[in-house]
Amino acid sequence: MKPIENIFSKKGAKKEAECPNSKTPIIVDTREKQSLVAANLLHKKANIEFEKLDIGDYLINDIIVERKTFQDFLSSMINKRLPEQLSNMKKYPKQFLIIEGFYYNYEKFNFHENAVRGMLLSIATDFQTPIIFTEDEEDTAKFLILTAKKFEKPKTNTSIRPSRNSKTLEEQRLFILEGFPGIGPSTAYALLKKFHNLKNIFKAKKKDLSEILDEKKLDKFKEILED
Amino acid sequence: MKPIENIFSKKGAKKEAECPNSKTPIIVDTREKQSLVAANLLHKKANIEFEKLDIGDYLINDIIVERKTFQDFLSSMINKRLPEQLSNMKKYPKQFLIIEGFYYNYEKFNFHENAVRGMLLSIATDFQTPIIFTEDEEDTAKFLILTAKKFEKPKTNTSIRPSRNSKTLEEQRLFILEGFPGIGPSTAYALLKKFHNLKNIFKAKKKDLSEILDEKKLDKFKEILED
DNA sequence: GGGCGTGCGGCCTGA
DNA sequence: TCAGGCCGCACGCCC
Ligand SMILES: [Mg+2]
Ligand SMILES: [Mg+2]
Repeated sequence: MKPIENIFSKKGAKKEAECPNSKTPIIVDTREKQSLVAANLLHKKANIEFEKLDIGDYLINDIIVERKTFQDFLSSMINKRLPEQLSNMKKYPKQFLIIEGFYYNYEKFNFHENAVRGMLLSIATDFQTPIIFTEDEEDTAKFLILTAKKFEKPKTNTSIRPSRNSKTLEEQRLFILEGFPGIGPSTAYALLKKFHNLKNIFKAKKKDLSEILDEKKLDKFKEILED
Repeated sequence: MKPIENIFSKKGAKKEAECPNSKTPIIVDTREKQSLVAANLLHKKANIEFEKLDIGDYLINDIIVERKTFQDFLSSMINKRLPEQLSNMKKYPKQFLIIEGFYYNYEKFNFHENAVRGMLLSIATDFQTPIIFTEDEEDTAKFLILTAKKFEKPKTNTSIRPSRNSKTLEEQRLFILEGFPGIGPSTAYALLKKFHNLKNIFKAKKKDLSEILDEKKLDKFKEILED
């Protein structure tokens, strides 16, 4: 007789949150250790490492992230530390700034609305540093985890943008093909590679098509094409 | 006797908004003519010009701006047009994206929260394109005017801009490495992290380099370096 | 853009 | 050795 735990083993394994970023750790600056963001990361079973970072608060692969609460952000406008920090972050190939808990009504904080807008614009245009606005520490943690997660699947082997008014002939052909059920970017591309143009595909014999389309897709394809 | 209107001239002149950007016009794409943003710009006496823009919605000096309502933003996630637009915007030296009326509760729109987060992160990290979040059309207009305004006073408070010759050694090294075909910011960074300086990289053996460069890049690298 | 369902093929098993 | 089932993965679809 199987032990009880085995009965639930599958479901259990499913339910238990897996580490979402086992290969790409989130390196957390030791000074952020106390923060609720770190607690959230741990709670979500994220793979994290603490390290003293001279620049930024989080390092994910080659992306450096500076996190600021909205209050921090406002005070760094006054003491002018932010430009230096942003400048330093440029030492990493990629970087972004997180502003946590943004309020639209700046004036509640006795800041002129245009002062805040000007700062945001300066970050955008002078430094070309992207800003991610998050609701709270949990939201911040989710963003960080997702950032790491994107490195887990190295091949986002994905699609050419399908659009009716795409420019090139090939894109337009791909767009047409992707209209058929079961045919996505990969299959469309494979079809075009083999048959070179749409006419050849549409007049092709089942046998030839079957090298690319499985039976189910093939039947549907022919049904739409011919019936 | 002075005409009546002159009685209010002073107060009138004060109230009457001066053109905030007389020297730097905001060039508005003709397709945005109908939008409430354009109306707001006119109402605020902004110096604007209508022109057909192939890329983006607003052009201020050398900064191209794409404006999307939150709804637009979501639909451009579906039809995958945004990545193309963003890479087109890179033809201008500076660019940013405006997202108008952002809602934190993505799921109200039946979008998975992580899909929206992923998109924002992709804009930030893959394209390094800053995003400005605005409340509504009026807020958008204020941001645009402020952007133009910064060009009116060329050398004042914008002096924090990081200048080319203030680049750190590391930045200069990265710049050199990125000159090689197939080597971008990430690879350059990885090389420097491993070898610490350029000389070490240039005299390194293929075997050691191959940890970072794949064969093709490595051959090209060595070809440029040695042949 | 991410999540999720689905079908395909590779693989492990057992007789 | 091969049939059958199981699992992982690639792909397409949805929002
Ligand atoms: Mg910080
Ligand atoms: Mg637009």
